[in-house]
Amino acid sequence: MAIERRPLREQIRDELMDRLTRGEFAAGTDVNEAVLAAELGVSRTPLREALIALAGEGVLESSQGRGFRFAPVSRKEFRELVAIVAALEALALESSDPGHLRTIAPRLLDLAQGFPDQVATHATVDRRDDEWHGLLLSGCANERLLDLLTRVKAGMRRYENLVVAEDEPVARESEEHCEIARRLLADDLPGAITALRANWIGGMERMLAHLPED
Amino acid sequence: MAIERRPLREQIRDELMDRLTRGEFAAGTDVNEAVLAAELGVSRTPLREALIALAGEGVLESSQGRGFRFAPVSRKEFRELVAIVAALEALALESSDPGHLRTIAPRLLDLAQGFPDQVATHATVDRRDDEWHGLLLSGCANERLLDLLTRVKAGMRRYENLVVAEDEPVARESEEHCEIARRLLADDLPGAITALRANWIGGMERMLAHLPED
DNA sequence: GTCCCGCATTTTGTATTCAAAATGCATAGT
DNA sequence: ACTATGCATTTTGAATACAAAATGCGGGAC
Repeated sequence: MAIERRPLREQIRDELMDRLTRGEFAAGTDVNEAVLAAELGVSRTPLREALIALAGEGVLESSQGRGFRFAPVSRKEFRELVAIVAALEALALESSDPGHLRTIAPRLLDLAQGFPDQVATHATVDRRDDEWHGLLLSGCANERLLDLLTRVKAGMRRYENLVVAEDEPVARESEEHCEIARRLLADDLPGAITALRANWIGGMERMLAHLPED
Repeated sequence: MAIERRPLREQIRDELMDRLTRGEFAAGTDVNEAVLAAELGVSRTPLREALIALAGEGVLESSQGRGFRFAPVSRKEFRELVAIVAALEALALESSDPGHLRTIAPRLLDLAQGFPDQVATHATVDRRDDEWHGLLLSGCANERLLDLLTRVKAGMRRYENLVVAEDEPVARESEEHCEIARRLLADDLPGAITALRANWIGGMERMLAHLPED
């Protein structure tokens, strides 16, 4: 058994991201350091270190004397984040090894088609989506890019549980993933990149349709 | 007079970035927290907070029990960072208001042509380059994107003083900026974006030519 | 009744202290 | 001579203590 030897700040960061994904923190609300630290069973020091790291990812904001608060959400920011992620994933795909892409294409197709009928919670859908995109980018050798992507995506997690999963959007998502996989199977990298961009933009619009006005 | 009221961690972060730009920290060397804190006249707490923020930007690395060290440099990482910045600036330009771009185009041309003959230190060249790119992106409404760009560029600062400024590369840089500005003047946004990408890639190759093998 | 001022309380920002892990050196054993 | 082991020292990681700023409430002036 591998005993856990990671800095508390990292464990705390992960735990906070988990709770955020579970919808335990409302956007725009203040963080009370003493309360949260007690709740987590740690002191304020490593908690603050985790908060600072999360602020660097855009999950939190801070202002002098007023501490940290969960960053408010807005349709504008969501659009901005999607545009960024779309561009970065496109770059990642563009700089991937074509041979590797051909290899994983069948698996991508399988995953995209698999279990489309099952009733799925929102969390399940998101996890499967992450997994799919993770596999898609598994051939990207640009480590800094992959790092950056995970950080930007962390900043997007706040938006995930703002809408409920519906059948039609999930089906569309699945169809778009199939399309990308088919392009890769056909060795059509530019087409796959275009389809990937469309997937992000389409997913964004589907979410925006269900998000309340600011 | 506006008195300074920012958290120490931010002032420390900026100071460390300044010193890094001045070449005071060698890549790969460890940070001794106690020594550095004493040198800056602060306690270890806000210093560590600044170090964590910088680690989030890729300037520093950390490992359990061994503290922080300035991230080592490599040709591979430099290429990765340039690819990222090129893609992000291209996106920023793409999503800028065309009207605004037309407005600033003459000024961009001026700046690109201005003072090309003057003998310039490396720091001066870099500052002018930053200024130019800043103006180029001034019409981008995507705030998250601009934020991200400054953070990624901070991670690139480690490479700036690894080579000495030479006449020929600086002239090329100037010429490429002119080219971008001319495209904007001609309302040729796609052309400007292509030229911008070429500018980053070209600049990268000019630097790589003078960087030692890993 | 409403607005403003001042004090008590809460909360953040920073310093200090304590604990645990890593490093380096000296020594003993082969 | 070289390696391994144990101890002293250094350095990091985390908790606690302290200081300063912000918040909220109550009383008084108008």
